[in-house]
Amino acid sequence: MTRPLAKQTRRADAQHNVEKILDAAVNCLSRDPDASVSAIAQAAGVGRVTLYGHFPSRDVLVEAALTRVLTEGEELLAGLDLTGDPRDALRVLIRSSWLLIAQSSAVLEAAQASLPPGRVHELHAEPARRVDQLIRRGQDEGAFRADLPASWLTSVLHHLMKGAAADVATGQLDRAEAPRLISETVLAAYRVDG
Amino acid sequence: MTRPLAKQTRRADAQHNVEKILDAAVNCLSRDPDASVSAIAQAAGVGRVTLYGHFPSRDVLVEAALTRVLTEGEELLAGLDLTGDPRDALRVLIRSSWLLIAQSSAVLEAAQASLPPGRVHELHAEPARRVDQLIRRGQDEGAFRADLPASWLTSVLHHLMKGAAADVATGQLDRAEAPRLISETVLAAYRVDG
DNA sequence: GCTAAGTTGAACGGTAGTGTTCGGGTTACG
DNA sequence: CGTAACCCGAACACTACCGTTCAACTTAGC
Repeated sequence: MTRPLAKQTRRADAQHNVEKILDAAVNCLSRDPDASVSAIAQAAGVGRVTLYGHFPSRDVLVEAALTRVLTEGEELLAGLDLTGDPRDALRVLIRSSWLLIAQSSAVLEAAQASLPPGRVHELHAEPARRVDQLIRRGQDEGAFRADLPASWLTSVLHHLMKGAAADVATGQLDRAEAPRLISETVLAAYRVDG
Repeated sequence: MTRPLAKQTRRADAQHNVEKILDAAVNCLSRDPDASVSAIAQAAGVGRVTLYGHFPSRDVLVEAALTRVLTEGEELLAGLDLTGDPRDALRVLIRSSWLLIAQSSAVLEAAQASLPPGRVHELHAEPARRVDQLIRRGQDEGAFRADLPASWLTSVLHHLMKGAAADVATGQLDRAEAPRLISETVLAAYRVDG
């Protein structure tokens, strides 16, 4: 630790730099989970030493970036109405969250690599519960199949969104079409009756 | 390049060491795509210098490991009868290939990180075509839905297998149950009629 | 406008990986 | 059995990253 960092009131420009650094960290880690501190600092338009003045280590920075992207997602998803037909709710959830999930999953991967095991799952627990509850409700109401465990259905949704994001990144898939394909596929996979 | 390496006839023990190194490379890279040359050499029970005697660089070694795992898979999958009902064929294909895919996908990721872009896709083209052809045949025969592009359906299968493997690795999913869950899910997702 | 808070580049030490060289030791194979 | 092929540990140079220190500079905020 090079600087105090424990002060309650910080100068305005310092606070602003912290924001710039976090933005840059999310951007860089989304593209490359192994992005170096130098690269992040440069992307933030800030010296490397300045960065270390605000974040004592790379691990702390990565965790901060992860919590930021998670809280951002939480804010965006908190306003959604998921109380109607589970199928419609799932469509809504996918349409307005798939890109977010895709982006955060890259940061999540970065965190997975450098944070103590379990820490990531701990931070990620609450956002994951929203999806899980929707799926369980759908199963209870007979809208989704119940012959497969809910945890698996959750996992399916997660992996399909990540996969679609990867396909978009490699140019195999058109970004605009992704939400429709994901919804169509997931809803078909969740449908009752074999 | 430290040694000739261009000789047609190699001593038996040298050839044997190459095999040991490739085995170790596949094992190590499956667990950690960033596995170091030292770790691979140690796992192979061989000196690091010996390894460099057979593979001039890490990249070459990774590519060799990838082609090995791909040809192994090719041998295993070549004997399968995929001519019947596309649904049954898909079940057979999943059951006997998902673990293989899961393992090779980690090596593939390692290759993706250190080989020139496009090279991986080039090597991976032939195995991917088998799946793609089965899916297209299923669409033509009306067994699989045709309202989504075949490339996407292929991608879905791929990502679900990778995801299931990841879940098994993290302990969220029982290895024995994976093939059934994948088959049930994919077949439901591929089913005709909305 | 003064001052403390903040920023900055240069530089250092430490770690880890890659690829290479060297010298001496083994061993396959004719 | 002899020799060439091969193996090996130690050590080297090189690169990249992390985290830190320092001394000088800029600037926010009273």
